[in-house]
Amino acid sequence: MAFENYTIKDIAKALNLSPSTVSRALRDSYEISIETKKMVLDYAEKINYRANPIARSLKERKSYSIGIVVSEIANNFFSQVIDGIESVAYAKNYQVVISQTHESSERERLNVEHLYSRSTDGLLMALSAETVDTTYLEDLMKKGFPIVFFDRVPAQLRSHKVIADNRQGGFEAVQYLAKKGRKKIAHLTGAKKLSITIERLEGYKTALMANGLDFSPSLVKYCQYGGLHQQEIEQAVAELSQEDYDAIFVSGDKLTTGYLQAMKEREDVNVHHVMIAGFTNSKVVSIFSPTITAIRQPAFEMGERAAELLIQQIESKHAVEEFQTVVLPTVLIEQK
Amino acid sequence: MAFENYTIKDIAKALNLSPSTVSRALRDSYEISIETKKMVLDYAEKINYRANPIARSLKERKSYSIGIVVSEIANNFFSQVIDGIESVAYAKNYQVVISQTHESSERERLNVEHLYSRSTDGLLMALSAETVDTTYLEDLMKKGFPIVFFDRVPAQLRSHKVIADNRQGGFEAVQYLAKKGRKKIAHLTGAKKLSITIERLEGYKTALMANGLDFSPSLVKYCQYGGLHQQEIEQAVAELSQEDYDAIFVSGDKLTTGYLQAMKEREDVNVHHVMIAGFTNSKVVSIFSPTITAIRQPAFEMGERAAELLIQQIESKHAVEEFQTVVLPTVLIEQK
DNA sequence: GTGAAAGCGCTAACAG
DNA sequence: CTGTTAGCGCTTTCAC
Repeated sequence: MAFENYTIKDIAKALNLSPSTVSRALRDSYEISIETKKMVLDYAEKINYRANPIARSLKERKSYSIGIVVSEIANNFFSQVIDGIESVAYAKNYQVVISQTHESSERERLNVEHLYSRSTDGLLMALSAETVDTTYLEDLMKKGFPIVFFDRVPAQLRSHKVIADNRQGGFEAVQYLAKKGRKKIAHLTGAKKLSITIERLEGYKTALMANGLDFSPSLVKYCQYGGLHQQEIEQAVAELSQEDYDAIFVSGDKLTTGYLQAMKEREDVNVHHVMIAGFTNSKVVSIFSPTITAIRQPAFEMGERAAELLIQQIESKHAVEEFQTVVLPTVLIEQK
Repeated sequence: MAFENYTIKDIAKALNLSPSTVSRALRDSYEISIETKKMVLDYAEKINYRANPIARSLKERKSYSIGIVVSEIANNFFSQVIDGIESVAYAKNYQVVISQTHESSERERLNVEHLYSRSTDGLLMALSAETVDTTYLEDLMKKGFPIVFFDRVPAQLRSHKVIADNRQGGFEAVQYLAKKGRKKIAHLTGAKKLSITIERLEGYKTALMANGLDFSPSLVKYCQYGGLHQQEIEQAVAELSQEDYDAIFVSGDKLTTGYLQAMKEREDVNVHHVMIAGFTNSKVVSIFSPTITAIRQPAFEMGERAAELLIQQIESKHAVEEFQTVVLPTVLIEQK
């Protein structure tokens, strides 16, 4: 079941050259004469020669591929980030390898190690909801393996980071609800320790205060897996139904749709009584019922920026010492 | 920027063994004594040795990874298929590499060639909407490179295939609408030449006939990119608005949500006048408005089956000559 | 301007 | 049971 492909040796033999000359010609080295180059290139073209990237990787310790680690591709936000990453990567001749953690820190570690040992040249990642220990990432980074984080970033690690302005997003969402006259605004959010959870909660609190509303811990519900399991949302909704709230700010893509679903399934609550604002990058918010106000993250751009930073770091001659944190604004979209 | 990792040689040196002995011990070869194995394994564990899969791939012409080629991961159906593939692949110790074509046949070709040359051991793919020429795939398959198709499969190629029962799905959808008393049932569908388009159209026609309804070509609208561009859907909806239809059968995930959006944006039509049934694997159909009846494909299972067939083919000693086409039933889900 | 030779890390005859 | 050797396809000194 072997499929014979042409190698540099084959070309060398056919053209009565040495493999090294062919290699150099193919890479357009200055040492090789124009005629030889043309001859080699023409022949390579003719036989449809494809260099073996595996061999090249082994030799060069570089693969021109970058890894992506996200929790779920079935998440509007992440799939849009990936599109942004791809657009930059392809333009710079890097391949992209995508992997999912499904919010499991074990799976995350396996994926990272695999991508690392497969000689991806660097990683773009958003931490899983479960992840607390990031020392293995730190170890890799110390070895010189470039990792750029986006969305869910580790506070304790020094690296490039690209995030949305989550405080602003949270603030604007809650501000919006408050201006509509809502007095008891609940908050449904993800894993407690994630950066995005913390920042959005801050925005929520600031907006409450700015509008003279009290903060009530019982109105804040956490979902450890960020809504990956519908059951955790239902639980939160059940708990919230004990409270007399008139609006809610939801802090994530899956949580937002999951909340709508959970509400629809409950007979005891009036779905349209609660005003909803939530983080979501769904492209079909307009067909959701009940109507919601969406906080949208610049996902595509986030992917682009993160990929640019990563490739820059990969290609830099010296170890990068100055790390950037790029913060992108969120957008609030009201439904008619 | 090189990161030193331990190699087999390092272990050999430290333990006063030859590299081959170490290699064999690591691979649990029967030739090696228990004591040596233990010694090697312990030491490897201690220094946290990781085999270099690149070197192994180069040597073995096998990478224990399989490639996936789909049009969009931001598609409920495809992301669920991918989850199914992953579940099987991981269980059998294969890694998975995902790539997107965005319905471009050029991108598809680039992705396939990349995955092939990167020594993925085989491919799981659903054709892009644009693809007509599949000869390059045939060439690869002739060389012995295993490809299993799912969902959008090429009629002319001999290979394993896993598809949903698209005729049945189409039939049931239209049957449902007819039983509800609808008389003029339109059909919104994808690229004309795709297998899924053809089969679902057949189901549509059969159901019309079975219910004594006439087939009218002007009620069938094709979207060349399967709804990837909202504009093509809007165009179709605009055309359909000239027709006096009371129900519609939509033939794809993006098309279904896209149709709902397009209807919502048009002021001239009464959204709730048209009864809708459509293929979609969205997990949030229940929060769509207007309400639709969903035809769901067993996406996860499709991924599982396809992955099983592929791995089986990869690991088979002889060239596979007998190809299967697995057909999985669709499920109709009515909303309350 | 071109070739010979070594080596990336691993595996697998072949010898002993 | 273990070691020696060659080689996967490519790049890259170092010669000439």
